[in-house]
Amino acid sequence: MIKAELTTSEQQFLASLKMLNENFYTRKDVVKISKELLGKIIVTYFDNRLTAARITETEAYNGIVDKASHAYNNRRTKRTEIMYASGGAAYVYLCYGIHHLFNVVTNLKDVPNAVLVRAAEPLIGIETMLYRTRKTKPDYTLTSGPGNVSKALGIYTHHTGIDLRSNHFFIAEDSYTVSNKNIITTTRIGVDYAAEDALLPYRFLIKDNKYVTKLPKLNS
DNA sequence: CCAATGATTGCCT
DNA sequence: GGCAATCATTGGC
Repeated sequence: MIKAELTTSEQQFLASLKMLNENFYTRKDVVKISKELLGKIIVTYFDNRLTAARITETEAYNGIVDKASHAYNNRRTKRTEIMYASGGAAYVYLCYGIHHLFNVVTNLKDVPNAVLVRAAEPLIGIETMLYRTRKTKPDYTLTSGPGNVSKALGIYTHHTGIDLRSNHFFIAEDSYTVSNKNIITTTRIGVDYAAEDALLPYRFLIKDNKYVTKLPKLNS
């Protein structure tokens, strides 16, 4: 991105961030990374528009042993190939023919783990998010739900494979932290087909944050 | 080749 | 709570 095209407040915002490094993503515990991504900030600079949102809800997908994962049983197809990349790449796929779901690839090369970002809190570029989602009010639904997160931030399937340390698409941290006691853990959404793995406690939300999805399932 | 379907959303009653 | 929208991917033939 070109600094001169940004407003002063946007530049100040970016200056307060520290991009997550490769070591964050290549660690082996996808559940731990999934929790740690809560509170982190997704930044996109597409179409000369800066948007940023704080992650409030994630789900972990534990590779070849997880029946809910696209890479279960080492399934390796054109679509899932990016999951086998080294941690830190974007995996965006189309769901229900309509929704572009954004995932963060984690773990080492050839270990296909990923974290689905299910909700976020808008920070920067709310006007742009409203425009992209064709909404009129910035209520919690603007970036609540994985399809809405991508729509608001301008993320599409063609962004699959992008390194999340790119200057136009990255994840960063600021001074905000989430303590363990402020993390709600539940089962994952929409994975009933995964038999016993549907019961795994792999969904994480920031407690008391309104920018999360509804809880249609058993909460804890 | 082709039918089935999904890590969802929004609008309906 | 029910259900339609909508299509790339997947796997079976």
